[in-house]
Amino acid sequence: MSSDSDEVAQARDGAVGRPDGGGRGAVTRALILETAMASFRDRGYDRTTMRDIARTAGVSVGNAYHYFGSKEELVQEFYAAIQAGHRQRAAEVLTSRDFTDRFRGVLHAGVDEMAPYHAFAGSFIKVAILPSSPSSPFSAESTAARAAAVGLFRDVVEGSDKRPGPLARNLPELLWLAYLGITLFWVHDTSPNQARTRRLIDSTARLVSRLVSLSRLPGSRLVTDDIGSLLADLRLPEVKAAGRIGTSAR
Amino acid sequence: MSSDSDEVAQARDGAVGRPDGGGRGAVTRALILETAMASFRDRGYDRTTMRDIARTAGVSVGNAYHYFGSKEELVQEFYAAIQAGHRQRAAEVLTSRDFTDRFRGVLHAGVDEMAPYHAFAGSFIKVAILPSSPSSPFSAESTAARAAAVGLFRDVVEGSDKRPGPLARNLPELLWLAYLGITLFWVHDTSPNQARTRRLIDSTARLVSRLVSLSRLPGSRLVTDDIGSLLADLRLPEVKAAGRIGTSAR
DNA sequence: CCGCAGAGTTGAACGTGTTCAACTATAGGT
DNA sequence: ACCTATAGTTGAACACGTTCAACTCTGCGG
Repeated sequence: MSSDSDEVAQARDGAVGRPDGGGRGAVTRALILETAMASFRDRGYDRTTMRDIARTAGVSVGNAYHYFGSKEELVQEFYAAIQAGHRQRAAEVLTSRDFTDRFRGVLHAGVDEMAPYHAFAGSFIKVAILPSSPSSPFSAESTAARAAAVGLFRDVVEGSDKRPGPLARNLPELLWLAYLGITLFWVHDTSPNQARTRRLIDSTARLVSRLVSLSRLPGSRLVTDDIGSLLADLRLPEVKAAGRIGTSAR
Repeated sequence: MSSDSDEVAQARDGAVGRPDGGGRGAVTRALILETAMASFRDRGYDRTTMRDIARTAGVSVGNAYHYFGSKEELVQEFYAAIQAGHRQRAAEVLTSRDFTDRFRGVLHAGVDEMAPYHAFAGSFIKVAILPSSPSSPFSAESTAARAAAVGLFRDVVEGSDKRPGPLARNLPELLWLAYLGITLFWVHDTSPNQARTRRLIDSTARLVSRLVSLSRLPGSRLVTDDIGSLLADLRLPEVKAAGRIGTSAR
């Protein structure tokens, strides 16, 4: 219950240079987006064609491309909507002060939010996993969205009664990584109602809680230090000044 | 240095029902495959079109589709080749008996094997991440390949001098999961020569080694039990008899 | 030598995501 | 009222992955 809300504002508007206009264009844009969302929801990603969207929305294909650079860009709006929904649900669920409950609750809230789209998650995720895609959780474009997500887990930690000890600085990021892993599992989970993901969430929350407690014991110094440097490696390099060296590529 | 080699044999031949023939067809198939591999390597996935492959190989497009059901199927062969290469490199590297060295070595060997294709890994991975894809590490079709990969890490554990304690049963699978994570990171790693992935590997090996040692301490019982049940949730459900209940879906 | 079954092979055709030069509508200045 | 710059819009056209009915080739029994 703190920290963010401007991070979120920045998280919108990932696609630069594309028109949105305040006038007539905005309504067309919204119309196309809603049509696409609806079609994604009840026909799936692959079976929704750009021509379908355009025809249903009563515009031309070219017009859709005027507002959205690609079909994938339509999916990105989807992600943004889901993340916003997750934040909202999480806020409703973060009542207890027990760490396990809080973490568990936020994880379940995320899965709850995504549930309606599980059948098509498989098509969506390939958009998110592509390093070149702006909606990749690791891309530079989604820095703001990532910060918002990590902030969500910072709330989990800070609002709890658990003393995170030496992990304090890194814990929110670790929890976020766990959430990503669970999401990945959820996508592949074909069990009825994704029941296995629910079980996995419970196991994960229990385990993580215990590990955090253990990490405060004196013997854990070396391990927590290792985790710190591992996360340092993992963390996206802050955008340095200029002058990169090496073959770097692309 | 044990365990497998028949698992591997089964790992081939993922696509069922497709011709391979012993005679004329086999050479055409090989020709198409080699052409595709070469083109993937030096033009990338997206910029390699099926028409290109066919023209360069001197066959028709339809013919290529006679041997490979899709462009993605061509990529799957790629994965198989890389995994085989990984196993070979790993065998050369598994000389020490020190656990950290062994684990570290196998991880580096994997990245070494993939290195030439890093520029196009981004295009490839979307094929692997798709749950519907047979080359997904979690798919039923790749059970054999998965078993072989986990077997590789079983060799890491069993050939080492580390006593894995209560984690023994689960450790190989955990190491494999770590390897998957590192691969995912590698795909997104834009640092020169993927240096950051190399650092991450070293950090990971050190941390995992320490955690395994810690897990043998008496106070870790609860944690290792949790890990066991978490992995039980994680593990793909063995194909049960019949009669599934529920809305199941797809 | 013929016939023929099956493997091997062809290329036109389909539906897709995407592009773009051209068109129309709108608003603000004169 | 006219002009004009800009926003909004169009649909034909392109390159791609994929399909398929039709074709050719090969080996073999009669």
